[in-house]
Amino acid sequence: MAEPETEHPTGQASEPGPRRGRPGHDQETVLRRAVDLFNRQGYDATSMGDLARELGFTKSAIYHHVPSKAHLLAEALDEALDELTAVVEEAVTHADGLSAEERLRHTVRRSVEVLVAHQPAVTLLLRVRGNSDVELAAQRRRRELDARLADLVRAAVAEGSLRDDVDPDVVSRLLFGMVNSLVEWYRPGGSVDAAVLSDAVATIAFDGLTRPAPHQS
Amino acid sequence: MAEPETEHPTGQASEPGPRRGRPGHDQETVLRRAVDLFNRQGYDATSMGDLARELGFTKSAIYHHVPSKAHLLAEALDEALDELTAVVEEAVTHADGLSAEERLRHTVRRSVEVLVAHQPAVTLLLRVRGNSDVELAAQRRRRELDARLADLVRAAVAEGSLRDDVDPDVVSRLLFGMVNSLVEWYRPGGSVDAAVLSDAVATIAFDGLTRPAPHQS
DNA sequence: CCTACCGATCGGTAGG
DNA sequence: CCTACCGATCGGTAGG
Repeated sequence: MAEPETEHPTGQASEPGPRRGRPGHDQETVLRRAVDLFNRQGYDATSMGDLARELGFTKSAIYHHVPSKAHLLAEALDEALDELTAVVEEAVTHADGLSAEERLRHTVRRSVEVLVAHQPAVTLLLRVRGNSDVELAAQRRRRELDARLADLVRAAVAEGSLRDDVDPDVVSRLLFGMVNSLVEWYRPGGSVDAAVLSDAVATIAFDGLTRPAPHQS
Repeated sequence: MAEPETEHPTGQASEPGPRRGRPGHDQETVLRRAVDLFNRQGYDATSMGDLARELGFTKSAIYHHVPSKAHLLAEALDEALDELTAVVEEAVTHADGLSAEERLRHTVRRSVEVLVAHQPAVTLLLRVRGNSDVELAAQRRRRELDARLADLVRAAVAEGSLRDDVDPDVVSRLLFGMVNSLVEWYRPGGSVDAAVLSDAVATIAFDGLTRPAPHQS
């Protein structure tokens, strides 16, 4: 009664509110550390106690910053889904005079960029199992994205740019399976440059691993 | 002292023993159902109570068949690792007169076959987070396999079969990232035939998505 | 005396 | 931001 607590009915409480508490211990910090822990140990294997230890304060103190464990997960999944949705929207709205293949190539490159820039959030998204309402909602959004990516691939096959001897849906799954596998090993600031990686993925996906023949010769 | 109990210090107890109990309720059944549940919900999110409900008997009854939850995980991870190790061994021992590229192509095809034939076990392996001794041991074995696959790719690049304009380690990660992504969607008995899939993966990986030019014309 | 279980509960720890 | 707790459930085991 005495304390002006912000209400937090599990899943709501989206207003950031004014900065408060010690600097570096705000919602963003809690979220970032939480996502890192979720990725290292798995969401279910990570307790709020683990997160508290990581942050250097008590479990209860976390609930001053965030309403629930599920809220942290939801924020991260939304981040990843919003970014990936933007990529797909680009491919559709910036259609201009571009061929389907060009739009697909652009989508692959931009997807790699998003995976690199938002690696922790995207990693979490790709591991979601549907164990809660938050996870089920994220899975639905992700399936929608996958369907639109498959449409892009089908368009590129129909236009004659991509090989038609493999089922377009299989092509789509393998292509974005390769792209998504980046989250398993790519670490920002590592030995592989992001732009170089984006090139490598596009090259391998579209042109294959086999050494190109050196001008007939 | 009086009772001749089989010992099972968490992680051992590998002897199958003679068939006993009601048919369909043996160790193999428990393991299969457990792995399915682990994949659907995640290992940590699955309780032995969940597994008991799934099997139609009580939680305690499970411990008549298996020593621990961790043992079920270990059995499945060993299945996947043994199969994948055999694939890599083949590529090395059956070297004969084969080029590195031929050995790599064979490895990719055989890997797809193993992923298809042992999808549940391999899925579990690919999701291991290192949260226990069992998981850490599996991760070590997997890293060893990845290193040997990277050696194969490097050999194919060195021999001149594969493109050298992309870092071989990146090539290796992307190639097997694509292969491994199969576990996310492939289901035995579905619309995609296993042999067709094996061809599709090899074709896309080595020759790329781009439609092959129709004889210069 | 065996197997295949059961109802109940152990000591700890989860999210809140 | 803490101490002190809650209702529930965890993996595993007791006696019968």
